[in-house]
Amino acid sequence: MDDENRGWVASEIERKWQAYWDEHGTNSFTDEELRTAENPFYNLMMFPYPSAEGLHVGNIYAFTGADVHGRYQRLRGKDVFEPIGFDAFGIHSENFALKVGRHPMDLIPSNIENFTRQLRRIGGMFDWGHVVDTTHPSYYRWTQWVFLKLFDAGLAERKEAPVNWCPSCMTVLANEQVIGGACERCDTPVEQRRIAQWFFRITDYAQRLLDNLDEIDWSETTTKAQRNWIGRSEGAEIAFPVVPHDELPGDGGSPTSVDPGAVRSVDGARMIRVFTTRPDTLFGATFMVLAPEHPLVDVLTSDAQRATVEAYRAKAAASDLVSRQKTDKTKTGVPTGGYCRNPATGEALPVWIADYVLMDYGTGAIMAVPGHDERDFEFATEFGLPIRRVIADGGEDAGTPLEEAASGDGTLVNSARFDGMSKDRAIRAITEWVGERGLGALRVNFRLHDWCISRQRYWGPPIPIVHCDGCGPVGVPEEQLPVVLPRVEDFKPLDDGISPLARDESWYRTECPTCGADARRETDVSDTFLDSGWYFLRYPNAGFDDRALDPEITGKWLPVDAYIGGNEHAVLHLLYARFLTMVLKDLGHIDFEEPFTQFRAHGLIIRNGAKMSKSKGNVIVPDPIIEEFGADTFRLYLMFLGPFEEGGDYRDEGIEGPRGFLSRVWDSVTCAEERAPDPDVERKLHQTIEQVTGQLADLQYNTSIAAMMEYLNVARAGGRTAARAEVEPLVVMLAPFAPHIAEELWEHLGHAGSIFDSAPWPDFDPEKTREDAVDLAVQVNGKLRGTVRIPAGADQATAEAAARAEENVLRYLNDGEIRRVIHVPDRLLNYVVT
RNA sequence: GCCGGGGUGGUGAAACCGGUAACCACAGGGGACUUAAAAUCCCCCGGGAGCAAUCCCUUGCGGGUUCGAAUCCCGCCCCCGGCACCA
Repeated sequence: MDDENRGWVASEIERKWQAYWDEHGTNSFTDEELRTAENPFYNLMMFPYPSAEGLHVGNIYAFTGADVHGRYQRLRGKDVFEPIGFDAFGIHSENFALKVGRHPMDLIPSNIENFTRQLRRIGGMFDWGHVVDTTHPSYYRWTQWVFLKLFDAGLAERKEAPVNWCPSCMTVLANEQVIGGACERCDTPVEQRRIAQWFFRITDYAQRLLDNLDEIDWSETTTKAQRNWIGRSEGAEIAFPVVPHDELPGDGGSPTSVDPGAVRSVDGARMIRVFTTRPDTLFGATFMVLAPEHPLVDVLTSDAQRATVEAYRAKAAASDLVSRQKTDKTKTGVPTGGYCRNPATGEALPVWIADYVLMDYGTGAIMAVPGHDERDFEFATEFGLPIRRVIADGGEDAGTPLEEAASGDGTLVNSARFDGMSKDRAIRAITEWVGERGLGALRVNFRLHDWCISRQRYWGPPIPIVHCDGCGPVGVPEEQLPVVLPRVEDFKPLDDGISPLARDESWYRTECPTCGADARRETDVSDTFLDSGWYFLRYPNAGFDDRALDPEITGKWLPVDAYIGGNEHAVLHLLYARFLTMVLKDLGHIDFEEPFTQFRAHGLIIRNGAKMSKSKGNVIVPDPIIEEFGADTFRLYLMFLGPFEEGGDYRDEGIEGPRGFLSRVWDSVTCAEERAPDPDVERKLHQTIEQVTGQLADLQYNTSIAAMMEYLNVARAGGRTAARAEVEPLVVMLAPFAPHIAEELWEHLGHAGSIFDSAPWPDFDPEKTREDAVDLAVQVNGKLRGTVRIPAGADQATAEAAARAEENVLRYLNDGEIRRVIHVPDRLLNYVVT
């Protein structure tokens, strides 16, 4: 708006330089250039989902922060490859298409077009020649290729798994779509179903995924989240022999104890296997609990209990996976009527089923030690089961009853010959002791589950498998890729959990690639996380139609040097990407196993102290802001809001600061005089270069900008006109944040070509950063009593002489006797007086 | 409950390795220019007392270590994010 008042017209400059970059290929590489680059630097940001609403300010914040880093590296002499793409498959797009009643194949291209327009407008250094669109057959052809590589290596397998099922919508729901046990759309209570799905065996890589975290330079918060998710725990697997029904007393009572030595592994005998982190408490196990779905439930259940057990199992199956795992509900469960033997005591323990034991963690069965586990304690209290102390922690002895579960450290009691042993020693000793009888071994367990990649949905890449009655599941031969997603007009997920693709008979009917018999295509599509799990590998190879990865180019550019993105992807996306990279390395397609050398999570932008949301109507719409202030000002303001890795609070008025700053830079540069720099200004300049150079490398953008503002205030102090040599380096330092105005000023200063090609990053001379006088704080008993200006590097005698010349200091010194003097050169002098 | 990250002026935030708390901005107040407004420029701006010099208080709360603590230690409170019946 007030362009005529600020000497520069943002929209004109921005249009001019964006056109220049396109014409001159400033930001893009040819495939030949990718091959020959000397200082490759792969600068990556998380590609967006191209929503109909357009770029969100959170996207712009992330991209700008990443772009500043890329431009900085470029000015430091790196050949920076900074690609962008679109993560356009997935439920998000599909649900939106359903909502507006249009087809995603029609919506996505226009969304991408709009995103492209906006991305160009914010002035990112994107390589528009290497764009990736996950929904384009030229991309998902290779996504399917990745699937086949895992399939061929035995890392993709089909197995049954429980899913959330809405009986009203007749569809599978993701956990996030279940609100309080009900479908988020129709409020119908959700139930569990078991259906056959494709899984990637990521658990095979659990230990490696964990170990490598020590080697990579990632935000601490992100690696912590991954460690937590992988969830390694050390413990033991212990087997409890099932007491056969014919050994049970006829009166329905419990069988008697036997000598522990007689409890041993016998071929063919059924065992209940449990995982426990506390094998030291084995003597305290007083009952067993199996998950309702546990396969041994059938054989354990007595005739008398069968009806009760079946009813409980049915109820458990009818509840959804989310509310099943709520911790705050009262424990429920029923006895099966079956028993097994505790290998430590020889006692017969009743076996219960309860939904607090989960089939998909450990072995789906636990030994219940109510004395030393909170959940087991609660369960035992609820059902009147025995609670036995086997750990004492000093104050108590073996006989002290337990008021609550004591899960801490201590010494063993009531544990026969292990009494008196410490918890940690007993873990090993007891496991070895039962191990001698074939009933136990130390074991590591992970919380991580295999990655289910099947989606009974439409908007994704078809899984490249053909089901043949004779040959089973067969991979589609590579030369037949891509398996093109057909245009299905009725893609609403209905029917009975079967993918919409199953409605297109002409598509799914095919012949078996192996035997030629009539066969049927897999009708599920794959998870969006598979698309995003390898896109960074594809960017530099986007120009090749005949191969997924060119070895030479991939070897040169990967792994990614710097990856910036949101921490909402700390676990799934970043873990899957690491897993796929490891697999592709093991299969010989690439020669590195960690995809991102450095990862930094950016913070979130809030507005006026509140989260932005559509319902609150406080969402920042970027286009009008860019319209009014220009991309440079907007970028600069976003980066000035707060520490990049923490985010910031966007306040509309705040943009005035960076706007005024850019105007003053413009004035100072366009009016600069050809003369020698002032020594004081030059000193400040060198200090500023030192600070900005160091801080930009660490993504400390807000303080870098503050330093540049401070410098300009010095260079313009008292209304003085700056010398050219005083402001030219400032233009270069500003270029990563405000690339368009920097280009224009660089040209104004008489340079040819883009500043990013021709400008050297300014050097600072440590000699010239040195102050010759400093303000020394003078304290008496730690309280500031004066400040004296003395030569830099002055010794204590000089400092004291100056300090004692201060009237106010003397006042306090005269009060008592000086006990001690602390002198920190160039900083302070502290008199300790009594 | 567990794991992260935080808590500093009216606001967003600075502060090297423990060394002058509040850089840089926003908002606010005052002034210059202007017929007027906008824009621009200059000055003030944590709280309290005082004409002033200057003094006292102040980094969520309570203790501690230290000549000296926003920073280190112990014990709490609160906010944000993630995980959560994980055996």
